[in-house]
Amino acid sequence: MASIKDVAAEAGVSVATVSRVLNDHPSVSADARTRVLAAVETLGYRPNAVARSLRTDQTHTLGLVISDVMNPYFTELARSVEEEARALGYSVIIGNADERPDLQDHHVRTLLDRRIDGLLVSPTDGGSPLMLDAARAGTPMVFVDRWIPGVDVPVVRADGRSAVRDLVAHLHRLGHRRLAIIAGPAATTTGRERVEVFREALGAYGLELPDAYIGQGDFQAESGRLVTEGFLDLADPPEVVFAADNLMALGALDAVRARGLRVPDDLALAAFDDIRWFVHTDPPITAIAQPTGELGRAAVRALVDRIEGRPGESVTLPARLVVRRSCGENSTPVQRSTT
Amino acid sequence: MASIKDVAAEAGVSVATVSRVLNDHPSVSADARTRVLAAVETLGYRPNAVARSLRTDQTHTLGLVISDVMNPYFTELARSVEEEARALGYSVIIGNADERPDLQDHHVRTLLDRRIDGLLVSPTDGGSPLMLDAARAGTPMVFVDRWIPGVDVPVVRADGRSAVRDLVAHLHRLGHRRLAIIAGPAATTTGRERVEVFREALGAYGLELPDAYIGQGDFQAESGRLVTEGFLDLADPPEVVFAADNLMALGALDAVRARGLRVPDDLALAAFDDIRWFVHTDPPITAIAQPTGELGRAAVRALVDRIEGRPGESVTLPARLVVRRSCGENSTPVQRSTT
DNA sequence: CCCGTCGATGTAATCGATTCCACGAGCACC
DNA sequence: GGTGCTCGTGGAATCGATTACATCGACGGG
Repeated sequence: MASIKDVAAEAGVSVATVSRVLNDHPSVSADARTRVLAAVETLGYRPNAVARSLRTDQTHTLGLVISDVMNPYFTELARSVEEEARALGYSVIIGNADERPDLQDHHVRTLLDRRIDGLLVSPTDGGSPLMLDAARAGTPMVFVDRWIPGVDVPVVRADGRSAVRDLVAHLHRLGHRRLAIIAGPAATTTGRERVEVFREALGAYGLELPDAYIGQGDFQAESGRLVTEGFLDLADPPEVVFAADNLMALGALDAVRARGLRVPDDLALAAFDDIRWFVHTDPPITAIAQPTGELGRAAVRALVDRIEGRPGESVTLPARLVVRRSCGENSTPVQRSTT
Repeated sequence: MASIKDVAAEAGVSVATVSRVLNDHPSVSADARTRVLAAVETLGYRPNAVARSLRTDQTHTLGLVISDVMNPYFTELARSVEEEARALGYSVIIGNADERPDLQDHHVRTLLDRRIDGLLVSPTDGGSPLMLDAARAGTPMVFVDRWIPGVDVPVVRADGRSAVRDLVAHLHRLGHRRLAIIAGPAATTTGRERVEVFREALGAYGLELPDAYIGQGDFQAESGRLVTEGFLDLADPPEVVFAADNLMALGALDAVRARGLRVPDDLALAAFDDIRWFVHTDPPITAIAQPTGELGRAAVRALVDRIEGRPGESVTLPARLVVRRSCGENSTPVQRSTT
């Protein structure tokens, strides 16, 4: 592979001049410039990004450590992150933590070793020393979707409070009174928060959220299945299950189906995170939709702001309720899905 | 960020010795080794992968250029690729081409600029000069899922021939005679091949595949919807639509639903690529399942073989039919889904 | 006792870029 | 005509690692 030296030789100039042409520095003669460009062309030269990064201490690369790529919500997030980053001249390296703190750490470490310019994280846990140290040491960093309290890092996320209130109103209107939730891991903000918001919304209708109706999931489908099995085995099973993410809703669907029961007649179902497939499941699933693409883009903008020395602020965007048929038929739709 | 020099100073040795300890070279005294390791610990030193790559001309990184991350099939592929690569000591940088040749080229270019050790590609088109040149120049490369004919690069893919035969047998047994296909782009091997295989299988039952029953899609949901609309508008519409990938099947579902029709009564549906959601759609969708995880792993192994100087061979694995209810009820299942 | 070998270590070149500094030519101004 | 600028250019240092080569001391064999 041709190097800058080869180009310099071919063009009959020094490497300094070649570098100037490539970085369009003003003081290069028109003659030298054309000769260099010709040499670049004939040699098929492309600058070595590794060498450049070593010298400039910039990689123009962002790291994205995501909880679970197989979760469509995060897939979409990753996609929007890459798009916005590309528009701003950055590449993205994605690390999939698979909801495992050790894998998360592995990815943070290799990304840091590669000297990425900034890190976008959706933390799987409360934060390893590695990550906290990196944040403290000033590595540009932004949390997206989930965050770690007490760490001075901008957070870009959706606020589901009002959408969950709308959901509970919807469920109450349909006559449901025994409402259960499949929660995410307590180590994550979204795992805890969604339970609290749900409990609060229930309170507004004079309803309780008993411990038996709080199932502990891990944001993966299998846990949703198990928790739902547990709910169905209760002496007094819930009428509705609210899954704190889309995969656990899928697991809940599996559990209901395995028993030969029907949604919503035997058990109503709602989920946090809206995804395309929810329109086509049997029945279509009522969900709380996050502005996923907007979150990804805002997170990248905040991170790049930090990297380039600007403030870089937290952003919170509202989620909204999308009513479908999984909680009962006779609803007055709060809002129709347009997808 | 501490460099190897700082460690050397802290430990009271030369940088050479530090480097030897880090790469566990045999001739280092036990004393020096412990002093260096202590220094590494106190400084929190991590070697700079950029500098190391420049010197060794290896990045221990693979590039994966994929047609569309939002397609669950490719998401799963990406995931298995990353897993296997990690097990072999490599990182993966994913580039999402979104079925756009220009984006594909963009990613190939930046990956090459970063001097990745090898490239895994699922080409969106017949191959740009850039990619062909890279292959010819000896960049370790492997095609996965799709490939470019006439290029000397190993191919890792699934063979759907026998599964498609099983599918057609299944459809024929259910009494369907007018079978249509939503094809992928002719610029891709899978786009062309699936049509041919389907036509061949129909031939075995004395059935034809008229041009009117070949819809041109682009592997994205929207095209599946449009093509299906077209089919439904025909004077003599097909009884079955076979979508060449899962997203176009989703689009077909949209089209059927928009007209208030039912699957399979008004139109039967089958798809290439099996995904989790197909179990829960209304109705569950009959599909041809690829051994996706195995493909990803095999592709990585072939690529790493090439990188490390071993042969690196093509692999073809069989796909299999998974019968569900989207083509009709009274089937004798060829194979049950276990998902 | 001397020489060859081996083990531990340091010095310095190297990878491919960027960039500071010096230098010479050309030009304008006084 | 000399002085001082600007402009274009090249030499060389630099980024942080790896590694060939040189060096030096200890040790064993003849």
